[in-house]
Amino acid sequence: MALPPPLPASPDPPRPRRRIPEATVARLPVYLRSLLEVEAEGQTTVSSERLAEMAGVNAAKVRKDLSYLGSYGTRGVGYDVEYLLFQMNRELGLTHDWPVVIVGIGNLGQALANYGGFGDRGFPVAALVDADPQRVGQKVGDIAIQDVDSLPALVRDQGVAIGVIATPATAAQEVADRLVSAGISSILNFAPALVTVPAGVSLRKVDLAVELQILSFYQQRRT
Amino acid sequence: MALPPPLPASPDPPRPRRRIPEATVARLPVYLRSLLEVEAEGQTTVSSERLAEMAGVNAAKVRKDLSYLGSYGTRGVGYDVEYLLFQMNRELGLTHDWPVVIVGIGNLGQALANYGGFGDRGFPVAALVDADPQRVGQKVGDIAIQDVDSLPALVRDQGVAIGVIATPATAAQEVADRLVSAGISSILNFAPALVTVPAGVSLRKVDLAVELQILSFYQQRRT
DNA sequence: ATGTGTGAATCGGTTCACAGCC
DNA sequence: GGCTGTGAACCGATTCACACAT
Repeated sequence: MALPPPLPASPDPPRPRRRIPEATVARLPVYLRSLLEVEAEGQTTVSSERLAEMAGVNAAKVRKDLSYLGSYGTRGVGYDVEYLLFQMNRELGLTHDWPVVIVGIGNLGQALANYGGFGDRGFPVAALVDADPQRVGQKVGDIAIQDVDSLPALVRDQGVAIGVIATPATAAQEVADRLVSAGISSILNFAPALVTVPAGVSLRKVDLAVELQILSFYQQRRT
Repeated sequence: MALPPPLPASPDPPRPRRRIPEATVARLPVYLRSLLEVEAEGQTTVSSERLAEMAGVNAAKVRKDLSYLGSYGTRGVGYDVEYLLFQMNRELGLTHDWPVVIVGIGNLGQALANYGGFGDRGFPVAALVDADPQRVGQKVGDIAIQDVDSLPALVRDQGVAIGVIATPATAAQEVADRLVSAGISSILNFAPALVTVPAGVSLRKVDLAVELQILSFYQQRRT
């Protein structure tokens, strides 16, 4: 399976569009990071063994995961670093930036706004939004805080595609609803609350208290 | 199975110590949060159906999960809120505080230090640590930043049990090693890097870039 | 009648092991 | 000989469905 068999008269490159397991999707960014390291080392090729070691998984899993993207490896050799990087970036949709809006500019929201880690990696913080009229107009870094009502305009005019919820728990669902109705279909929720979204909208959550409580459970058990 | 059969002459209350699946452990904090809400509403009893709705899972899962803690429900009635809260807190090790040390007081570290969400929920930020001599001695809120070398003393004298890594990726493994050798066996890693720890040490990771990239994948696919 | 507790069926994901290709 | 790609076996977790307790 060296080259994909040329489909009969297909006008533009048909994307594979295989169904990729959720667990695999969650690991792709980790492989991407590993590949970038390998690239930085100047290696032109890399084995599943090596990638596995760098990503903290086993080699069989790497091979199976990568096989969902297509047959991009060479038997007896390994994976071409550049080529795999290209495919991975394409698959993850990282060929262009995804502007982000942060909603709720309290302690955590400000921190996320200042945190460089977003912009670096293709997720520039395009806007900050808060429901508190007192905060609207204030600046964090060089971005002014806007009213919640400006969400639809942000989506329309700035192409904001991802919403980050950093409000108190009580406001989270309301904010999510407004994000969705403004046309945002990817949400990252930091509020310690259950948020539900319609089908077709992606939702990920990060709950620091939950993480600490999980650690507490195992710590407790050890002693 | 109303009462656990009395074991022959066991001197002190034998904890159940059943093996609890990892996936279940990760949901216990969510049930806890839901229970606290139910308690606040003044309900004295709650069904698996209701808890499921609040936690965003289905009722069968709630029942199975709770059954790992013991048979704390009453058929035809539901779960006693207070009693279940007590058991849950005990199981999660939340009957006392777990002091936390944050390592790496850059943007993210400072944010986490200021973020109230930790202390409120039984995880007081007991200390801040940074490798940069320039930062040592400075204060964030009312906590002074200490040198990395003070980690063993923090564990010994202040009972710090959980380490939070908020350093750049390059320092993460080194910091983890120092936390472990200082006697810390629960680590929450925010650095975008693979960190490995010896058996017997718990490690959870939160990688914001990874979360965004996962969202990007699905966003990409939709369009 | 109601709602838990739990075996049994099912499902998604991981690991094994080897055929296939370089 | 070396390393990928992938069916098959396996494993943990989820869901089903119902016996059982109140």
